[in-house]
Amino acid sequence: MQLDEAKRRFIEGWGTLGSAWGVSRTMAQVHALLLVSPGALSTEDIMDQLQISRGNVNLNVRALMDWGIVRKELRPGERREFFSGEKDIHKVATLILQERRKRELQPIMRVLGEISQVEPSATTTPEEAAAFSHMIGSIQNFAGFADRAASTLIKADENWFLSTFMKLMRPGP
Amino acid sequence: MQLDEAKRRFIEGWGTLGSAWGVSRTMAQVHALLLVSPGALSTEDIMDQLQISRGNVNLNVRALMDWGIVRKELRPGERREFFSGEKDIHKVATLILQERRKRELQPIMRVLGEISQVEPSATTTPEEAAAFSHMIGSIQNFAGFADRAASTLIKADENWFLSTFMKLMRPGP
DNA sequence: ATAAACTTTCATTTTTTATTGAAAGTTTGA
DNA sequence: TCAAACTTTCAATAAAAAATGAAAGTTTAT
Repeated sequence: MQLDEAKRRFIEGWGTLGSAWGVSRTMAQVHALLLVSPGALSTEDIMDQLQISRGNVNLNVRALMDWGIVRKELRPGERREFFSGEKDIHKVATLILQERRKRELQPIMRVLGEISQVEPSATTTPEEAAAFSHMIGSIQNFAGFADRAASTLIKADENWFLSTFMKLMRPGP
Repeated sequence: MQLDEAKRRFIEGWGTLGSAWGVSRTMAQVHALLLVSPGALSTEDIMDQLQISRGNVNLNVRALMDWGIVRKELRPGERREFFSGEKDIHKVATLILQERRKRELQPIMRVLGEISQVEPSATTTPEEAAAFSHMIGSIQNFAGFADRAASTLIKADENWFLSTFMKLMRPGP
């Protein structure tokens, strides 16, 4: 397969994966394009390559910068801005994990905390209330586990991540 | 807070979380409703409680059964079907992990495998090809790690999961 | 201060995804 | 076999999300 064809397929596949994870297809495609482009790209480069409008590029590039996985690059003597993707996949994964933890795990944990204390009432048997509290409690436990796991991964450096963790994970003899 | 209000808030929160993870809001809400309902519910029960149509309930309940986190229950002497949610959160997490691994991780790994061999060509420098291959290779490594981690979690029993893994994950002194 | 070269915003349009509801299909009991 | 009681399907509709593009806003060089 030729390089251009391979890049095209990667961008398409990454876009599809993104939609399954609650990221817009275009945002994932812009990210993929920046991942496989050795240098930084201008807004126009991205418009041309993905065939999307200027506003759309601007929106998605800024979202990617919010996530911390794309950086703005300024070149001396050039007025326009260039964008480059973080190429270290471990960093990319870490930054995405961090962002999702903040945006999704924390809000649901807040809700769980708020609803975990149910008052007795005339229309509710103690058994119903207990079953509910038990369910919420086990979701909180699980979410707490996921949160600790995520924090640890975020803090872990790459060597620990690759050596210790992968050995642990590989099914033993 | 009273039980009904707490359930309502849980269903709403779970629905919001679902949309961030590529699951439709309604599917997540049906799941949440079944999680916090002690007994099994009929199609009509779900229609009433979530104010959605019969076809919509049918569609989402069948999707949840595909994921393995909702079961059909038949009662002797009753013609209609009842549905109940898997209450063990560890099992729910495991089943979801398994399903997403199958639906999302495996397709992208297939694409990565297909594009990892780029041919030399007139319009491509060896450096460009090498940079691309390196990027794809590190994504493959990472995806392989994620896949092994997911398989291990899926196979692990709850005790291992809770004791060994949580100890490992808790930030040490 | 001005104009050129860009970036950003946002009301509108397009596309995609989810929902409805009525009709068709299925199962069960008499 | 019929009809009642359900479930499933699917074409039409509605709702939500994403994309456009033109106008407004910035920055920089002269």
